Amino acid sequence: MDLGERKKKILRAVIDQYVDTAEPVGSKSIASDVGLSVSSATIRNEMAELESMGLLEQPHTSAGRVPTPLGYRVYVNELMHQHKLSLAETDTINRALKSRMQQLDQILADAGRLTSQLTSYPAYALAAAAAGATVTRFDLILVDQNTFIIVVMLSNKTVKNKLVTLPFSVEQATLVKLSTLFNASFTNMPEEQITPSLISATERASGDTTGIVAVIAGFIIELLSSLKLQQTHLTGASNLFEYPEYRDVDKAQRLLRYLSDENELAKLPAPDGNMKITIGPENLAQELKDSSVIVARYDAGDDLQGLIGVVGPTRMDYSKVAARLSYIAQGLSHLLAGGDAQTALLTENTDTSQKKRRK
Amino acid sequence: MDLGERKKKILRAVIDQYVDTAEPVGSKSIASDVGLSVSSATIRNEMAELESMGLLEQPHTSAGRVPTPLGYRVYVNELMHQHKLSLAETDTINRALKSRMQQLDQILADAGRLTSQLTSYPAYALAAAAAGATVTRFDLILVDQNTFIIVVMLSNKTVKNKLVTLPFSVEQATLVKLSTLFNASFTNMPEEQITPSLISATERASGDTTGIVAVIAGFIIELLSSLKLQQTHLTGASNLFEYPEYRDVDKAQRLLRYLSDENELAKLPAPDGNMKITIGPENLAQELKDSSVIVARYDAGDDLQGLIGVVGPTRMDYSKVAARLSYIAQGLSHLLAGGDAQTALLTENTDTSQKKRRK
DNA sequence: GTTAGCACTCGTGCTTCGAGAGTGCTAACA
DNA sequence: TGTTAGCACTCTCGAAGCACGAGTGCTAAC
Repeated sequence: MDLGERKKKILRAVIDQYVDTAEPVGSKSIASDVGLSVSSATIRNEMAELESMGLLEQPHTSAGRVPTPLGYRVYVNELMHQHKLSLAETDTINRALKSRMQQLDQILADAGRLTSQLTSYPAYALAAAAAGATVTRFDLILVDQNTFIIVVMLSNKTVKNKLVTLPFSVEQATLVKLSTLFNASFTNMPEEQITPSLISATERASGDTTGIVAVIAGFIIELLSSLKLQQTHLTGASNLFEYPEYRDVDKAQRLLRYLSDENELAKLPAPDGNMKITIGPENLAQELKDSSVIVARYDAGDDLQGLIGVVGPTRMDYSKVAARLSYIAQGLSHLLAGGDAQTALLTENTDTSQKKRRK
Repeated sequence: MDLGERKKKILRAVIDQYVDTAEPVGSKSIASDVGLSVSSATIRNEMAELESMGLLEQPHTSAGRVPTPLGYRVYVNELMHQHKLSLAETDTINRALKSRMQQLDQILADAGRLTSQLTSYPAYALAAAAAGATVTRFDLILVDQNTFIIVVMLSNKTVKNKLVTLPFSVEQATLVKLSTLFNASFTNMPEEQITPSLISATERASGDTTGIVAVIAGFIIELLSSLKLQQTHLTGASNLFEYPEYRDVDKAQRLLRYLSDENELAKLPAPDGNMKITIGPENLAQELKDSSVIVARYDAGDDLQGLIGVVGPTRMDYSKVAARLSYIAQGLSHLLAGGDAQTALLTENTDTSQKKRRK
């Protein structure tokens, strides 16, 4: 988009102000903005041109101008200042991320909550395992006469377990035998290769008639298939109502309902690189046609890949949200890679050169 | 509350109709209701009395009547028909509950979703461990030179694990020694007795200078304290907007925000028996003063106790919601006790005598 | 104790109207 | 040629006024 310097300034001013106030912005208030020492009439002329270029529009003949999706797009691609996170902000994020490093789903929920708090938009977090996790190791622990624990280590370095109670008693020796057998036949084996025939072969090899082998194999299958399932978390949905564009209950409800659907969330646009901004009608889903989505990718270790995103009105503070989201995503990646969030992030942050920005 | 038979009929009719339409109900429409062959004027007189008793009220001088919270209370306590679940309904519930029996939090989320779907109100599910869980058994599994798995079994029969990678190598023999030591000193020990001095005593006893003992002990402490944390799930929040009483965005937002706060959810009224209905102003929280909460208890095994609840306007179909909630809670209890949801529930259901109810 | 009739009240939806904000256009100016 | 001041015009928004209808309370008759 080839814009004169003044047009750029005006477009930016319009968007900045509109993001702030949600009111159409008139030529006068732009004219009084420092940095532009021309009269409102001049601004009007420029704005009329910006409108004919499709970057601004008027809600009605005698109102101020409002950015179009295309206007936002130009802003995001060319005009957006790098928003600089304050020390207080990075501090909050670091502390929140550091405070607990627990189960993946817990981390996800926390990250979502954090993002939502920091952006005041609803946030979603999503983790999906790349298919193809396998069992790498296998142990059976005898607890008492008829109880034992299955402990399974997976190729993505997570460990899962299950407590099994049998209606009959087992011997330590049986378990040792079985665990050797399973380590031999079931490790490094993708789910689709664990067939009924493999299971019955194992049953024969072990001489098992009690069904233990089937129980254990069932657990493994369930485990591997549940890993393919993605987990999603939506937080801060009620933030939506902060924004006048969702004061219309029906609209808000439609969007909320859409966002509550895990399957839909999973279909939201994913970034090719680290971050993707999808503005209004660029969204495929009808429910999002006048909302924007900003989503960042984080790396959750070997076979896991995650997205963390924010949904809001097209009138969104793209620069601020993008900055925070990217910072959080980086933090998550480091955290899940087993690093220390705080130090990792502080380093990341300080060596990223960023321009100072007002407000 | 001592009401004449006709007053009861009228109160019930008013509530039933108001629940249906959300419009103040006038004497005329009650009069045309079958079962009462009196004129609207008579109904008016009765309604005036019900109003002076505090069971009904008029939004304004010349509108129909609306039940007061006290009116609902009388209805719930004395007048409510037992709602009979249709076979289709029990079937849906059974299938949904049966379909997957996974992790507790997964079950919770599913149960919440199911409840919300079946009642069309937002639902929450909550599980809290009674304090005082202890470790009952302890194992260490060597994976490779500097990696091992901690497997811990708890007094509530759940098993937890953690993969530990060390910056140095360990011997199988060391692990065996450590696990004996931990089994001796840390089992059956409530969290508050696991003191730094116990840990350092164990460190001395094992001759450990590497810090492994501290790592393991840290895991145990984290585990026990995380168990005390309750888990909550809120689902179907967007259902709220189905109801005209939440068309006011501010009101809806306040309530949604309140419900999204896990800490607040945990503070919601819990039943003494199996179910509790809290109507409008009976709620302590300001945000719930004009909403009602129906909550049922389910039993999640040894040390675990759960609640599943529904939040909606005071104009709520108490009888229907109560019936479904109670059925789901029973199903959950059976499921978590390891039973088969379907058979258990079908039995439960058929031997509960219930009156048939219209609509 | 019940019913019919009637005057009365009050919320709802509609229309009207004026204020205010912001524009486009024209004409003057540098 | 670009900028500015001025002005008529347009459109939204909120307030005020009004008619309608639903539902009541009361009274008098049954």
